[in-house]
Amino acid sequence: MSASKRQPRRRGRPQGDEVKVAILKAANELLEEQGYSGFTIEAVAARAGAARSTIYRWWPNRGALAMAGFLSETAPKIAYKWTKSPISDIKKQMMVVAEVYSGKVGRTISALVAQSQRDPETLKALLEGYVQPRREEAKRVLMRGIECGELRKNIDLDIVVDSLYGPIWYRIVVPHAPISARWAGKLADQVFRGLRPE
Amino acid sequence: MSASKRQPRRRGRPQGDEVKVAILKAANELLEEQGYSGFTIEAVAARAGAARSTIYRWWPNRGALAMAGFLSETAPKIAYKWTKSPISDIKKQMMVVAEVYSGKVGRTISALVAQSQRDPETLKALLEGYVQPRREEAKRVLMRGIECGELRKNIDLDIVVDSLYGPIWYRIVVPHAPISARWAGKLADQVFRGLRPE
Amino acid sequence: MSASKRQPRRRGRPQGDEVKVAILKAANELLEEQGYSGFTIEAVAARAGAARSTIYRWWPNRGALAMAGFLSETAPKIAYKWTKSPISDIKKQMMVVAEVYSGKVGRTISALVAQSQRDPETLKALLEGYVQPRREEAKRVLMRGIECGELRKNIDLDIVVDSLYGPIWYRIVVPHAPISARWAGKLADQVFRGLRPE
Amino acid sequence: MSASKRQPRRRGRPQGDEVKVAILKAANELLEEQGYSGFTIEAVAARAGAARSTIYRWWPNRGALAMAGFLSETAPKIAYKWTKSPISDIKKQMMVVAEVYSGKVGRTISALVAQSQRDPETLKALLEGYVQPRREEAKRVLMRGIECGELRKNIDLDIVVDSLYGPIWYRIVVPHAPISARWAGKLADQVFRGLRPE
DNA sequence: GTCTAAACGAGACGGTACGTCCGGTCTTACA
DNA sequence: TGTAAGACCGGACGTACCGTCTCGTTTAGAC
Repeated sequence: MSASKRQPRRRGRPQGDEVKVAILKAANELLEEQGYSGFTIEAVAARAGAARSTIYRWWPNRGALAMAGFLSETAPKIAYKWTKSPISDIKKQMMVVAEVYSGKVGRTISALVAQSQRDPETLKALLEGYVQPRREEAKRVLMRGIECGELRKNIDLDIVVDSLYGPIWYRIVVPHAPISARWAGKLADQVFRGLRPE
Repeated sequence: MSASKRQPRRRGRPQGDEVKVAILKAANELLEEQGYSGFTIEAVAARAGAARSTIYRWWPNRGALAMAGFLSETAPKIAYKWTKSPISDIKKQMMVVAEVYSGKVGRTISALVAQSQRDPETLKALLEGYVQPRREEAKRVLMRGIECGELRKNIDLDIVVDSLYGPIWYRIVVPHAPISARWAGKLADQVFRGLRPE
Repeated sequence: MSASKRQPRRRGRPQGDEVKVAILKAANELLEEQGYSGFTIEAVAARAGAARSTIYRWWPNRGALAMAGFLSETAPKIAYKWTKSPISDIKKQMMVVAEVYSGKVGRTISALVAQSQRDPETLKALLEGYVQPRREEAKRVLMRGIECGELRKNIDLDIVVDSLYGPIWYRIVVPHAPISARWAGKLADQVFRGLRPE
Repeated sequence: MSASKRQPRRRGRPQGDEVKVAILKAANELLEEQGYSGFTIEAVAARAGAARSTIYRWWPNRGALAMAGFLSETAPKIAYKWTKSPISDIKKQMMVVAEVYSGKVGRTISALVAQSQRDPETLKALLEGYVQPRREEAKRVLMRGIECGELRKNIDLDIVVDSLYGPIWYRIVVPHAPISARWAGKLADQVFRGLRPE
């Protein structure tokens, strides 16, 4: 029968997306507004109008919830859009990123980093769900830069990525000075100056 | 002249250095062993053989205690010793620092960073008590490098420091890959390549 | 008619009577055994096998818990049962009360009185929950005594009640001499001798 | 040496009564003003301008201090002065006592009673230092009353004293209604009515 | 249309750590 | 030696959340 191949479709009430969305939204807002303190399961539940138990049904602990909130709402906003010459692209993207990170998103990220220190699961999610994919993306662009001759051949891509993004994360979590697009641009210039073909 | 050194010596029972030292030592050990979770006032008190109230007499909250423990014990271990050519000095020091940070100290630092996200006082202490002084020190060495011609004149010292140490902090708090002296050396090489006089 | 008794049954998990009962029982035992010192929220929680937070969910502080324990367990044991001639009834009841108060219940009461000195809420609860109701009951019996001619008409009921029960409370909280049924009997005799119709 | 025959005159600084007096005064004021809560060793020390350790030198714990404060300052103020016919004397004295107890002294006494519940030493001091002497005094007056024919011969003095003073203490520690001289007078009248010779 | 199992809200519960308060002891400097 | 100052241990307080659990209610799909 043709219908036999349909997905089994379990019995009871289906999951009702609105609740989940409301929870993630609330989680995000709290992270943005108050950072990691204030990001309480109780506070999220209250703001979302959901029950604490519902949150625990879908996420194992508050680290996971924080990550999910970030990935679902914030991360998409800062997606890369690669277009022109690799070096110029990266520089422009870094300036955009710096701009975005200097605001609420920075608070969210530092909250996630903080939570990662105590919860290995959160760390894993942060690395695999956010950091690694973006590093890979950056490396691909850098390879294009090598191919088209903008960059030296014998560079260590990981170190370059560390050089480009490390300082940004550094200033997010150790805010000894504000982050600005201008600063990010000068940072990119300096890094790339050391990567020009001889 | 002899009377000039007379310290006033306050009235009551003097502070009994052993207790304070034991507390800081215990605080450090717990930070190193277990990171920020497990770093509990109660645990510190128990390990130090002190009363919780004694801890609260001297430090207002656990963030402050964590910072104090770090500054008193760990920080001295990774003091700089500048000697020879600035570039070479910095590279060698970065490799040492990377080595040290890759172990227990890294865990302590990431714990402090985490705590800084929720407690502004801890952040302030971290910046003023550790980050800023070390940045200043690094900048002084870089200036020596400019003076002796190893480095370009028109460099932004803050950005250079960010480039050198940002990636290290980044890898401490976002451990996507291990920290090693070799990695730090290559990082230094790459940064300095962009700073050579034309 | 049958639907009229429909209790609304609130939403969440119902209250689980066993816990509350266990807590009150433990509270009572501790009050009886050790008086007010030793009556610690922690001790009650430990003996009841409950969490401290559960106790605080239902009672705002330890005074309230002490009162609740007393009212739930001890108070019922010393309820009055009025039967025959009012004077004789009261005398017999006083002897019973003296007997009961001379034991563990006395310790509980003096503990409550002690707590009342520092916590106005406990005082309020003691007065409204125990003292006043029993005074009213006694006054009702005395009025019956007036009606049936056993007692003078022009007596001040409050003063009579003070005369009858005041000495008993006095000996509970200021134990200059033991309380006994015999003593209570003689006390009643003496008071009533002054209340006979001329 | 001729100086050897001088009075022994112990070595160091003599004891300086002022401190002790100031401490007792402060203790009393705190008891009167705030009852038993608020009566803190620290508070007493602060108000007296003395050191906590000085208090502990002279009194073993706060119960003892409270008792000492009461006995030294408050108790003398409410001493009896027997003059005329025993019955009339007692009635008048009860009215005075009621008047005094209804104010600050009442608060002090109930604080002492409260403390007696947890500290046997305080109880002992209260009984032996205040309650028993005054009971003995009252009994002596009552015996005079018997001798001069105002009172029956076959009365139990202890019960009479309980009847007279028990209600007053009762209303102090269980303030279900205010204490007044008028109330005390009526109370005395009623008790003595039952003690008239046949 | 009814049945039914999952989703969901509500909230009780055992725990753990917090930061505070205070008691009582002990150690020092000064008079 | 008495006193002031104050460090120290210890224990209970009441608070805030955590994560688990047990209910009653709702609801979309299966029958």
